[in-house]
Amino acid sequence: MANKVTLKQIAQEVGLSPSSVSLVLNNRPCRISEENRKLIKEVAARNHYVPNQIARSLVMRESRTLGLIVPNIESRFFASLAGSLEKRCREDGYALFITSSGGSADDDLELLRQLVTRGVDGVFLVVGDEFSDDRALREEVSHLPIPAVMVDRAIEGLECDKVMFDHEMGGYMATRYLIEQGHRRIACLVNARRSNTGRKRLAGYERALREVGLPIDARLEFESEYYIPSAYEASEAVLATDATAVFASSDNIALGLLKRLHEMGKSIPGDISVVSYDNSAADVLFEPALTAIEQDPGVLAEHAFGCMSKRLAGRGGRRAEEVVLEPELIVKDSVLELTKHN
Amino acid sequence: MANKVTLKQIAQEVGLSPSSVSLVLNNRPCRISEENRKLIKEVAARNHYVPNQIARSLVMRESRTLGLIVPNIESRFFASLAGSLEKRCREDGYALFITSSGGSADDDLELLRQLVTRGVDGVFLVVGDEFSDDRALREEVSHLPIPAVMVDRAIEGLECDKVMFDHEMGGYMATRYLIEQGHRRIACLVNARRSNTGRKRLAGYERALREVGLPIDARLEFESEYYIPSAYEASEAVLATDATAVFASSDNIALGLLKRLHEMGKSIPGDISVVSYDNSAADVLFEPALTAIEQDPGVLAEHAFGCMSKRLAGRGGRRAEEVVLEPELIVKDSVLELTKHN
DNA sequence: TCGTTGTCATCAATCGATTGCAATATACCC
DNA sequence: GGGTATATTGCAATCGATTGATGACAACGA
Repeated sequence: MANKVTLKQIAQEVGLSPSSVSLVLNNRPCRISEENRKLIKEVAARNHYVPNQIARSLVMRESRTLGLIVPNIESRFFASLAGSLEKRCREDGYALFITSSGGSADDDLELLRQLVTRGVDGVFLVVGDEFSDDRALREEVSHLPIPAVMVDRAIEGLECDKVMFDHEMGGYMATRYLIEQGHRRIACLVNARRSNTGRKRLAGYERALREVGLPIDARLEFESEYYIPSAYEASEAVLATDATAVFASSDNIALGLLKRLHEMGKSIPGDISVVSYDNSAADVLFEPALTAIEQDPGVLAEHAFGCMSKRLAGRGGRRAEEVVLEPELIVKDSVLELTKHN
Repeated sequence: MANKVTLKQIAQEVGLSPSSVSLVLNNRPCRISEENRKLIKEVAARNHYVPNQIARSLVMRESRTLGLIVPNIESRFFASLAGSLEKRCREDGYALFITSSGGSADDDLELLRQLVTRGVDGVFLVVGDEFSDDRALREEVSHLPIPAVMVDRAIEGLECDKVMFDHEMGGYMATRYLIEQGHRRIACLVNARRSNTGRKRLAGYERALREVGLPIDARLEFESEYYIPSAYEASEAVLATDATAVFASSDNIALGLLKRLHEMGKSIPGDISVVSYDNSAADVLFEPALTAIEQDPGVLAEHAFGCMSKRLAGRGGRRAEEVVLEPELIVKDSVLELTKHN
């Protein structure tokens, strides 16, 4: 292993002071003779000199590094968000410190502290969806010495920049579409118990029904965690109803549902119609392709970085900024159009 | 935004010197009265004091942070690897700085430099598979001032710790299994042009054929990138052959192939048998479930961390360590057993 | 009274950079 | 030769921690 080369060593070799070397290498306006400038640059290059960012950020009080906390990097959506965000950060010369928490508020808190003490200039937080005890986390976020942007979800009632898709609207759009296609008995499969986003999607579903005067039937609302097996379990009951369509409120939920449908020999959309959510993965795999509500992680990343960028430049307002994005309905082949009078 | 609290401030408030505070908070053996110890701890807690890791690692010459570079965090396999590795690192008190390069050697180099100058204590590299010009990267890696462990793939001919699955063996096992099931005309779909791992899997495929005296028929070897559309394109030609089975050398390649099969109304394994690779994603989705060569990212992570850990403790040998792991054949339902005499 | 021992706490250097201010050297002018 | 301007460069403090070397003070023994 090679040794780390320091400013001082370069200075020594050139025969000038560290200050001069620093000045030249950072292209600061200063009066160092052209001759020495060249010499310094040459020696620095020859020795593969790379400034120690640790030392540098100590005095500069900025690291040009940002942090991201996601609940689970193995989820497609978060991975994609992380990827987009990292690219965006790099474009502006920021490195992104990606961390994955496991979803509990305690882990989130621990990671947040780690990031802060490691000197990131700001953090993106994808936290606060699960209903765990988040008092400590909330406390920490509100006392943060650096800007924070909450992405995709939020800790309720916390004054902080937020960027997210409108989950209520997504639920509404999905259901509304099914209604327009002539469906009247529409089931839904949501994670309302443990997820804020799930609750919102459910609210959207109900709004769409109410809007056209359809009854809200508790027997058509089913609960599922955001995992395939959980949805698979729940799906049997869904299929025992007289629903002609199902709103599956996440990609994994749709996958669990579909697996069960396959097994029961049901066909889509012949036997039952399905609108999925956010199914980046399933896309290619299914016959027929799934009609779904889509949220582009790239868009989320772009806006999140925008907020952060403003704060970092000190251009953020005193009040928190809230960006709400509209998801999109992508129509494919998993919904059957029913004849009007049924 | 709250202010950062420093050691000095705590010291001031307590009325003792910064040294004393540091000593106490780090539980160093030292002679500070029990009374003052308590006082210090209390004041530190009340002020939410968290030591500045930046300053700390400057003097300690270690940051307890590790870095990871993957080609693409949006890929299931790498995301899973990153997730496992992060958990493992955290268990030992290390934070993991995950970065995603896009796959070019230039990006890899850039990220590597970033990580090093930000003071990570070691790096995990998932680089060097694509055939891009990697001279600069190779140079950098060999002069690194910190330990590096290459994971899942390697820059050829570089003296460096390596942990990876045996890709040749994987290709061999898949093909061998097909042969055992009575298949004689076995096609393969591999990324041999742009990937070292792909080449190895192809070599394994050929070895299995040779071993039982089957001809190696270039007309049965098809090329595909590691992307679904690419495999989808290539699949038509595969299906035009008289092959009774296909070895699809990556998850995405299998997905592209399956999509085309679906479209052509072919059934698995009735019309054609398939062995896939590493298909964590497809798992749940398909009827029938895919027989595949599996490599557990968690195992990779565990061994990679093991190597790193040794180096960090100075217990690594002078020579590089190479860990080669055996993948596993998971038999499911996508391969048809042919009658013996055909 | 002086020396010794023990207890409790602080000093000051250090890590590797950045930067305002001071210092030196050379040139130029009268 | 003395004085001023200008071109170059270096000093030393600073960021926030860590740590080996020291200091201050009280109690005790001879």
